[in-house]
Amino acid sequence: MNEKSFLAAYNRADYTSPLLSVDAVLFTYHDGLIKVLLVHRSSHPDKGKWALPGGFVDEALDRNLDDTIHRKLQEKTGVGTAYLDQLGSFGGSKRDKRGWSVTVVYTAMVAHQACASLVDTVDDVRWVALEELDSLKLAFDHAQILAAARQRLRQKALYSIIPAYTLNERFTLPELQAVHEVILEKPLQKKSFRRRIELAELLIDTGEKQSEGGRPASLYRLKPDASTYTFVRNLES
Amino acid sequence: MNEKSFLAAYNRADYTSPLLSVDAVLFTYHDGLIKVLLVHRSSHPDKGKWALPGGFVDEALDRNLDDTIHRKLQEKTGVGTAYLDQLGSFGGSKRDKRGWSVTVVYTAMVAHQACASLVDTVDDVRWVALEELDSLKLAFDHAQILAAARQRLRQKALYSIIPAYTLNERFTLPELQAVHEVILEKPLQKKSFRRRIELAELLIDTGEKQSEGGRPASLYRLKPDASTYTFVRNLES
DNA sequence: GCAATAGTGTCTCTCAGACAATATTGG
DNA sequence: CCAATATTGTCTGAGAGACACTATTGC
Repeated sequence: MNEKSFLAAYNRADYTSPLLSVDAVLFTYHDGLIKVLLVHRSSHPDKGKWALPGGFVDEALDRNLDDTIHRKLQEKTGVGTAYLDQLGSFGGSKRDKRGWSVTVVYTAMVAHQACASLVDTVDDVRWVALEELDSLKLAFDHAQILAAARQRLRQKALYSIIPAYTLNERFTLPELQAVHEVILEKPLQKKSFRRRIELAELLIDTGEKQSEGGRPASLYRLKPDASTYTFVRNLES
Repeated sequence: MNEKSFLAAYNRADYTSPLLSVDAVLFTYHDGLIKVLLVHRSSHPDKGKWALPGGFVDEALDRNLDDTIHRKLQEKTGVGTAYLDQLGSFGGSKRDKRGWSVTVVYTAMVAHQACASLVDTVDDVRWVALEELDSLKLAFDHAQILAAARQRLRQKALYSIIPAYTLNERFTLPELQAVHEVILEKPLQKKSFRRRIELAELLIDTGEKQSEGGRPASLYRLKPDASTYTFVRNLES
């Protein structure tokens, strides 16, 4: 039998495959806290609990998994995400009551301001501070997924500038340092922090300043390839 | 409607879900080269091409994705893998001719010796040196997946001792250094390499020696938690 | 002894940690 | 000037790179 006739005879419905979904842990920084976007489930299963934004592949619309998660996040936030990267896949027979299921999970980051307008107007989507997560009922295995995402975020804060994507496009160095400090849950040395970023040449000085009650801070913008840079030496963890 | 009646009414066959497979890039070190295990496809689609070892979830046997890949690798090599970790998932409408599909890919490592007996006796499974990959016809998007796995392996060589899992349980420091050098495609300083590993206390000295034509080298064994250790400072890339 | 391989001594260099000092704004 | 915040100077220490040196084996 050649491949053509094999494919003609092949019918996907003859094989059961685990249920596949795509979810994201979308991080932002607001009011001195790292927050994640959660969606209130209005349908079964796990109705009434909070879940990560996500959904199913639309075979007509999506060419690949990145398309799926982009589409889903756009629906919930109204904007494209500044940063997106795959965290991993979680699969098993017990995680979803509908049966054996797999979810491909992304971590994403966006400026709080960018999607404030949409998120604030709907009541089934909201930003939840990491500290507040323990007090919420989470759907499926999303508590476990969030724990893995936090771990990944922490690593990124140690060896990259990626947490900057939780800020507005233009941001100050003290703001960026504050983000890293919140993620790492420890204070950092101003001098060390600035020095490593300056040396890596990851930022563009916009020339503008932003005043915060004292000396105004310079506003920077990320260089396009800043997300791919890794420091050879990590911050102490 | 409550959840119970929702689940009773729910029928997975009513929804089409992408085809889901689980594959692995299994690395080993042999004859001064890093090699990966490939399987010759005997059935459609992509019959006759070489593919990563893997397969489909068995909903009866597998509790989770790790179970699936463990089972598949055990079938092909006859042994459990020394190291296993998820690389990522690759999904899209074009990668498999049967339709929209997703594969969850793991990277794994095993000692060449451990599975030599089985692999050498079958002719549809073989070790392929990384350098030789370009000359083989690879199934699906497996060339792209292998590129991502090589990239990941390279990173691990820079910040961890994980490449040690491609060696026998007991190995010498010059052997380990050779593995890292092959992966990074550059020579390393003996002194630096030994110093960082000694400082990290990742190895147990077995007290035994292994002779290689000159002064015999000490044989070491990995400490149980060696896979979770990351150096704060990377090797230069 | 010699060749071959394993392992050490020690200097330099880079970059993070610490923390004090200086700069620039608004009142 | 003072309070508040941003930014810099500079010393210390950890650990990688370089490379010459010593050690232990078989012949």
